[in-house]
Amino acid sequence: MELASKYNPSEVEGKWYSYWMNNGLFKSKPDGREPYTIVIPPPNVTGVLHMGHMLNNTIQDILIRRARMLGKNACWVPGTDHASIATEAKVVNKLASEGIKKTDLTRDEFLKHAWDWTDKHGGIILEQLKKLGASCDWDRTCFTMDDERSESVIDVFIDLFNKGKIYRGVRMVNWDPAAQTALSDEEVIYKEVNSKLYYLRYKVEGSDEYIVVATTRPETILGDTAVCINPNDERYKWLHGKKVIVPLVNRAIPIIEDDYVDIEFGTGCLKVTPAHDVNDYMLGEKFNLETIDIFNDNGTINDKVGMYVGQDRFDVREQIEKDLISADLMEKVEAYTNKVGFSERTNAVIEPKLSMQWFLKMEEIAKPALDAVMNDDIMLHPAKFKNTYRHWLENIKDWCISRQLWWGHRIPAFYLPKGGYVVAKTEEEALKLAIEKTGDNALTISDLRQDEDVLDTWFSSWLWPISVFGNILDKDNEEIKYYYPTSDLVTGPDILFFWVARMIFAGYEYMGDMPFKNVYLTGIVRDKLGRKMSKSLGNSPEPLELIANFGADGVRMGMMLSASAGNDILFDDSLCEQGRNFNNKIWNAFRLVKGWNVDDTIAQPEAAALAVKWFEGKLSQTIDEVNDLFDKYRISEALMAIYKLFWDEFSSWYLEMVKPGYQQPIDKKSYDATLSFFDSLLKLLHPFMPFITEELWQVLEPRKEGESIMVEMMPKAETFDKEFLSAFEQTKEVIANIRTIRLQKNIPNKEPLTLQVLGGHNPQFDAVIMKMGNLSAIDKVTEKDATAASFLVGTNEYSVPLGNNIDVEAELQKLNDELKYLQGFKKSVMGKLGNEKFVNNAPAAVVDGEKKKLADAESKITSIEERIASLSK
RNA sequence: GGGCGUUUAGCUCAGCUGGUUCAGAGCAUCUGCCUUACAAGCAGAGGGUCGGCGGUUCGAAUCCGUCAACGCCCACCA
Repeated sequence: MELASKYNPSEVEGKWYSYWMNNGLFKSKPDGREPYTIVIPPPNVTGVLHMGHMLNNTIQDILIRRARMLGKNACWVPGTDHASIATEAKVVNKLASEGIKKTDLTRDEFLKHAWDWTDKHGGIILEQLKKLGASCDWDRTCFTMDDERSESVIDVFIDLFNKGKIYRGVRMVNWDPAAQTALSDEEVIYKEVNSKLYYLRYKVEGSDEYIVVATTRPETILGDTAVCINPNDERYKWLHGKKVIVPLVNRAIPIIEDDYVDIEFGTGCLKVTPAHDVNDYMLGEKFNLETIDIFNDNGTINDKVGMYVGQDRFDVREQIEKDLISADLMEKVEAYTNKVGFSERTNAVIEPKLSMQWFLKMEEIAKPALDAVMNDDIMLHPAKFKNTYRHWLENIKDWCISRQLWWGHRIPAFYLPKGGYVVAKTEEEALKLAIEKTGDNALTISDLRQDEDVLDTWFSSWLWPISVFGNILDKDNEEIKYYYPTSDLVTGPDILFFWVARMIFAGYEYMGDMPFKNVYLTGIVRDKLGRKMSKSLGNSPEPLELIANFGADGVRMGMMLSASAGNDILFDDSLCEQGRNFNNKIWNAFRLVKGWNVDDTIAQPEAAALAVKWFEGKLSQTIDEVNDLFDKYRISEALMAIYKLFWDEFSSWYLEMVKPGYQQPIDKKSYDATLSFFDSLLKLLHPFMPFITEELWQVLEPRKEGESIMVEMMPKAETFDKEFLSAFEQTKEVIANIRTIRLQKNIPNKEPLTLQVLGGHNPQFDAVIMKMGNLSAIDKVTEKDATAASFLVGTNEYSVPLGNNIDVEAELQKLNDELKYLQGFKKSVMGKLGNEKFVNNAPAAVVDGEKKKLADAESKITSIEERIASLSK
């Protein structure tokens, strides 16, 4: 067969992906086999593929393909997330660019736009995953806002409400003035910023004296309702019971005393703004202070105080600074760095704000989730995340689940005309409950008003490992029974709390069982310089371009080579080059093997027979190693083990050993063994590089339509002779030494040499040494040839006669260096053995080891000394 | 401010319960080769006081203490 010298991925990838799809090879149905299940971390429905997805989904595909080849019923469920706030923001922006304001639309009109957008952009990302080779069961594709998933979300809300775990109340929440919604604590990112610390003068009522209060947010003085001091602060004893005047606002507010205030910090006086600071809110509750909310939902000043009305909070900050200075109420302004909360989605500065929200009580629900991870029922890989996880769960607060958005699952609470509300799945049921509750039979559906808010996105995705298999409350669901709990979850540590922990909560709450057994936490994909990939830096490669350039297999391999669990990967195109090069290596090895002519009349050469026996062992050894590494989720190391097996052991050693002379046929035995090895290697590689392995496996031997490597069984390790393998490693060393001599002495590979051996050389592999070293003979001698280059392997001495080629000076120099090293080594070993404490305390095996070292060193020294003597003649 | 983690070759990392698998791997580098599968390749070579200091021990990359740098998580100091 004629094959190009380079593998061309783009010619084959599409073909095999269609073949797999057409033959239904990704599909899974419950059956008698052991299930192996992964649910995809659903990407944002309108998102596009980035390097993080590439890494994450490559790992999932490797795990799922491997499980399939281990005979399990592998099921990988794909899907997308409606990503409430992110998608709504995109739709709002898109409408704004068309001159449409969200506020001008009704809820239904807006949702129509949002669905149009979703239908248009939704699922692009899933199509992109196909290019990567992802073997998801596409028939199972889910969306967090499709009918089935939505039903589970609403049912769960109602169920938790009825269990008394969901409540509604006014609390200080994180307000995103850009998206104009509340956020959960997890959605706030604190960043250090350079700001200013303003020192303001508060005049004491009925006096010319004033106190100085430090603040980073002077605009909030509009909402000040007290100034707090520490009761033990001697400096301010005189203020007891007095009132002070809020600068500019001219409102008199009380001095309160609480040891919350740090005497050391600032001036020791704290302005209290209960509506706009979490701590101040607590002080306000404690001292029963008035609460003045000064902001509109969009972060502008409202008309409560009648100053700066309608101006943005940051503009007011600048303005108020000027006004304070001109009113001589500003003591000073200092540069200051502090932490400010930003919205994870919109990057707007978070405003603590009092508002009515829905909350889920977390304490009880989180309890089993903590135990499950701490006692390793659920294993985190790497385990270092257990600490972080525990810390979060032990300090968990109630979860704010309502969002003031339209895109999402609308909260199924219905308000009654005369106050109160009911929670129900439909308007009809709500009406029934309302009538029961009020006793008012005249109520109609139009009297009820459904809550305007939607649920936090994570309130739907926390059900994902259950809801993708059917309604979460349907206990008899066959699919859930079969596939749940799922096997492995692969995701980033950044959503350990957002998502992973909450799925565990839901799993125990609704299934009484863990949602998955293992969590593989990937690192973040960074650029070569360790920076996060971002659009603004322009350092993020386009995944589909990478695939076009290097092939999907090359890119997959490039990422996996440097992706140990939990470590960030510093991505660079050159990693994909390595992957692509490996593809070519496999391709060319295949060309070689398929190019051989087989002659079943010729006998198997001895070197080939040895090679076959050796590689059988090596293969089994590596399979054991790979199994072990997969058990530990050390996937990149497993890949490296197979990479070295293929490149070094199979291509560089095995194939060279069985390779017939130019244009000569190969014997049948060696050929069959080689095909069988190739078959095993392709299977081992398949989970990592699905396309090239399928392409080659299909032509390795005749196949029937519908057959595929992806549903073949993974090769199993046989028992192997360890002694034989390690003896072969010595043989490799002998050959390497001969090659080094050739290189150093400029002897062409074609020119045969002879090898002389002294002492305990094992002739077992002589046929191999002859072939690989291109020798004409191996002679056992007792006397060294003075004109030979010599070397030691273990304690065996070898030499290659060179006739006039020998450079006596250089050879002596080399030998003297070696002698010097060995003498030093011997001295240190003798020192150890001369130490009574060592001999008495160390285990016998260690002492014996040292003795053997000494004996070996002595024997080496003797042979080198002899050699020097003979050269010096 | 608290907690966790990392620091080993130029780069990315492996080294489990202290001792022949203890100083390793891949990439990169250097040298020689366009040898008939592969130059996106072959053959060979060089390269590290295991972050610093101190301790425990017969023996420390490995255990303890301490310092430093970096990273992550959490936290209400205006």
